[in-house]
Amino acid sequence: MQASATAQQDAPSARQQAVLDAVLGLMVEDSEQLTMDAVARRASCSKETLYKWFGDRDGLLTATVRWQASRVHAGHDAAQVLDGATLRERLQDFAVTWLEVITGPTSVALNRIAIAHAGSRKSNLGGIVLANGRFAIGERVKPVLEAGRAAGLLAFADSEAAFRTFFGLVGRDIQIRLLLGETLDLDGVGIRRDAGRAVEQFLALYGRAKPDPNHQT
Amino acid sequence: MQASATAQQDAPSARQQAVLDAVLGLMVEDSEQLTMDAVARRASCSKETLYKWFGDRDGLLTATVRWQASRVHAGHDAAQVLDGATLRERLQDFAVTWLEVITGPTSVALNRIAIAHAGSRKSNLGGIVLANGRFAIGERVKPVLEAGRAAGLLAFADSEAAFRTFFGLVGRDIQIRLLLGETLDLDGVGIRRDAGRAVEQFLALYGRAKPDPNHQT
DNA sequence: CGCGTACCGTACGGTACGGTACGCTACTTC
DNA sequence: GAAGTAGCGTACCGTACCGTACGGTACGCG
Repeated sequence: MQASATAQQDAPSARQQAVLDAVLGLMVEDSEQLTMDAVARRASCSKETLYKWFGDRDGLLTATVRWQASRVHAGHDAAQVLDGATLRERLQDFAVTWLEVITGPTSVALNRIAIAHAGSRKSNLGGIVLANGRFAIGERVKPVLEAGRAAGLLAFADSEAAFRTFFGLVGRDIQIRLLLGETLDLDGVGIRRDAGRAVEQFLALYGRAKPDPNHQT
Repeated sequence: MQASATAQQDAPSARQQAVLDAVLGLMVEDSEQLTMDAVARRASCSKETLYKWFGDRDGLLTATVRWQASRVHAGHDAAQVLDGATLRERLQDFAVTWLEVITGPTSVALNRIAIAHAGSRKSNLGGIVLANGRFAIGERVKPVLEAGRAAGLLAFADSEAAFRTFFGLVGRDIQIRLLLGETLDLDGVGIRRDAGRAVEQFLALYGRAKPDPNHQT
């Protein structure tokens, strides 16, 4: 038996992706009835195929988390030259993207599953979500911060600490409230407003020069 | 049948509190095996008693969350007169307390349970945790902020928005990382340092007068 | 002493779900 | 067209766990 592509790191086939999308759909609709039978029914495949492809239930969940993570990475290419307006714009982009991700129903459902499984030792779903969420965006934001520092626009000693402050200013209590079941309705306008406020606050804390005096709070 | 005190709002008896503490212990140790049998064994009581007292499994979990919540409220009395040093100290106290709570293993375990159940309609564990965590501390911090504004020390339009910024500066990514299974070791020193940094950043954003120029970052 | 009450320990029923086995169909390959 | 294979649908097994029932014990009370 050539134990199934997706159990390892390989990319899932189109059919397998359809199965994983079915899992995501069930997660969002009602994570309670996320059973192997339900997945097989939703994906119109047999349970035997599920087990052949993904090993066991944890393998299926892990593959689903990886699959969703692989779709989030819409990469921005770093601009080398960085003036104040560009820096603000880049930070705003990151903040908007991050808020859109964490407020999305898929992210909420996925984080709930990962958190629920984080108590047990096996099946490191929490680690995968962290690596592809919090840490992935950190690794993308920190170079921007450091470029801002190199351009004399920002002042900080530890880029990790600076990013964590940015993270807190952007997310605040939103994610925990959503995870605990509150239904915040944040539309695109609200997200952009929140992101803008966070960026202004971050620049107020870490900004060195005032690159663009005509900004709105 | 006089359906059991704890199913309603009444305070649990001493014996019932022991049962709820057993539940908390099991949650912290291994939330996977949080079964009615395990609770009965741990608490040295019969399952029949559990069902008589708490109705069903959700009732037991709800009573446990309420029980834990009832222990967190160590009330600070508000000081009426507020100078800069006192304001900073009060905020520091809140930040330290909050960080101690969310980094504690009981809080992590409880939040995991509540988040896992937040997907389903019945048994509003998430709402209870939110009400006694995030919103309870908000209701205690906002009067302090408003007193600070009344004393001319702070400037903000919306105390809720100001508190949410404070919340974000204090918590940053700590709670989500803990919930997702990362083991951050924050001792008392680290917590106080984090809290101090958050307070200074908050005052830098919202402070009006500079009450004490000799502070360390 | 007899009775009711409260509770412990344990055994049992029902069920849901993870995982496996098997029959069948359709498609590829020689 | 025969053989092999991938995969669907379904039936099945074992087990874990929720919820209940039952026997046994201690204690208060008339």
